[in-house]
Amino acid sequence: MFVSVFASKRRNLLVRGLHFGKKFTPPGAEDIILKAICVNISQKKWKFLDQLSSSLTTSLLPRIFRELRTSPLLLLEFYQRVGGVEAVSCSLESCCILICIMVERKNFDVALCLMKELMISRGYLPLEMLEALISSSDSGFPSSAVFDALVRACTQIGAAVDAYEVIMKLRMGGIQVSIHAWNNFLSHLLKIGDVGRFWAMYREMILYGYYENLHTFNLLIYALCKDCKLPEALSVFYRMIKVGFCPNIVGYNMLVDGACMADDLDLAHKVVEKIETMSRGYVSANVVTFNCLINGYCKKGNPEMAGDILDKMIEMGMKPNIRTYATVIDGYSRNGCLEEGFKLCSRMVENNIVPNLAIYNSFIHWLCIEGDISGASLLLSNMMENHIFPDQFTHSIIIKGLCRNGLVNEALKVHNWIIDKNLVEDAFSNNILINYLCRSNNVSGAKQLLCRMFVQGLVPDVVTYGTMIDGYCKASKMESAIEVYTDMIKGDEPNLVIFNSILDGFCKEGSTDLSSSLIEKMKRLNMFDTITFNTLLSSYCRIGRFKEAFDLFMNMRRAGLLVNRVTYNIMINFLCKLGLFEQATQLLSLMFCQGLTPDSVTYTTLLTNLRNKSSCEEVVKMHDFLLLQGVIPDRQTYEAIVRPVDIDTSPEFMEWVNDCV
DNA sequence: ATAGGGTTAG
Repeated sequence: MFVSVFASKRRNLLVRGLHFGKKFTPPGAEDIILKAICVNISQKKWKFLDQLSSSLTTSLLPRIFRELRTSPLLLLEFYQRVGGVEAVSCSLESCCILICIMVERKNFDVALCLMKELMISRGYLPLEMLEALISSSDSGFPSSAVFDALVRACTQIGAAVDAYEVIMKLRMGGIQVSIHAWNNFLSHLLKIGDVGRFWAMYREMILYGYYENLHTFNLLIYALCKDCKLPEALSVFYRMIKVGFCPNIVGYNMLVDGACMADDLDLAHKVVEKIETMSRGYVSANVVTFNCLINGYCKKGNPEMAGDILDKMIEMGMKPNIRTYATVIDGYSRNGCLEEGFKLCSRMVENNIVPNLAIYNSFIHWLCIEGDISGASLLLSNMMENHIFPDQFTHSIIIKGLCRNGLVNEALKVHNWIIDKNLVEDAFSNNILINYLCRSNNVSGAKQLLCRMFVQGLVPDVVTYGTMIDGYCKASKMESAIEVYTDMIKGDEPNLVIFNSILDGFCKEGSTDLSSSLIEKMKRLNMFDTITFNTLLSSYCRIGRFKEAFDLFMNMRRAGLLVNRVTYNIMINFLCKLGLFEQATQLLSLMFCQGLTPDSVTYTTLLTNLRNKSSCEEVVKMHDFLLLQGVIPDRQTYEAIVRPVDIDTSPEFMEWVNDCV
């Protein structure tokens, strides 16, 4: 009793002193206050501190932080308690001192959180942060790890450009960030799919005199795999061994994944089998290795094999994780075996693994694809009952599901609801809606969505712009398309898809000069593909420029990789329109020689044209032939040729007719 | 650090 009275008296005295000190601090007084505060913090007397929070001045705070640098956890608790105080939130300097201490004490996660908070919630620019960190470093906390952490914080909030600026600014000041920071930056570029910039930055890094470490090599392999450059990836793999690195499981896994992405499952298998021997027993396959392989088989349309690998894993005593199950489940569902997917999911639940958002999203997606909207919404409510809440993926899946089933208005309603709830984070849902609105000839509706994105502060991405541009091009509103394009290039680089859309627009409106100069520009930028030339080819065919069409076709064939099935479809259609059926059929054989197979468009083209000119017998012969080649006729095919019903009434034929309708 | 689910071109 006596003690507590005494203590409270002392406390009052001190509080009064602090309030006084705020207005008029005699020399040395701040030192006394500092000591007093620090003692109270060390004893975790938080209530006391709450009372004098208004006395925490901007000059006092850094001193408190430095005083307590040996007890980072205590310091952090103090910061969290006074974080809302104006003097704290307004003083970037004190926060930076705290960050430096956290890095020094190897509390990297805390330092990262603090940095991200300052940049996101309080709006500090990365370069401002850098300045503040440097000036707080002057007073005794210099550490390059702080700068590494800043680069990492930038990449984690998606500010790749800022990360680079930080690295460059430091370079100008004679400070080299570590190879780890570069690796982090490079890895982020790959994650956001900017392989081009990845290589440019890698070259720059080497130019500055850095040497690759194990992680850098892994990233190089990954980048090459992403570009389906498997032989090059393998050669980097050998190069890293040659310079003395022992590849770890991550490197092997990237090769396995890369081989799968390049559709070379045999190689993927071989790598998995050889990990042990290649590493002389130091490295063995892990769950990720098998997950990559399983994913490869699922994407190749062989979920049964994926299921077998899953069983084999269990046999080997390796525990499949939720990603293993999620991948196989999605594999079954995407290959038309939703039931198998559900079965496997219950098996997973029996093994005490609870379905997560990715699994729900996958099921909802494939149910939507099957047209089972009510099944999808049932699953969605089941998911939410289980306290798993929709994310951006779910939103996109549902909105696209509704659109593709003809319920664009429903999709718009859902989208508005999501906006009302403030749940929109990325451009995906908008992109889907814009695309569907454009497709249903409602470009003005699409434009409204784009404008609303700006109002909401949601940044449209290249796909948003690309979709909008394509919409305008298809609606023959080239001026609007160019307007959007001009807006876009203020922030984003145009990509090949966008150039192709614009080219198609120019071709369709007959602007020969504009399309030629665009083609020249695309060639200069080395940005063109089969679609580019198919667009041009079909335009030549449409306006009857025979010579140009044939020349282009010949040149494309000479270039080898530049022809595909669509190229042949365009040419076959062209020849048919000219009445040259003989040649059209020859082109069909040529198509086979190139390993290309006809599709329903080839079918429709040939049969509708043949029907008018040739005998019934010939038409039926062509029909049988194309079906034997594996062509699956679609509704359009059926509608195009069903009128002369007499072409075939065999049971098989009627069966597919019925299947189509 | 590597593995699963959503957007764009003819």
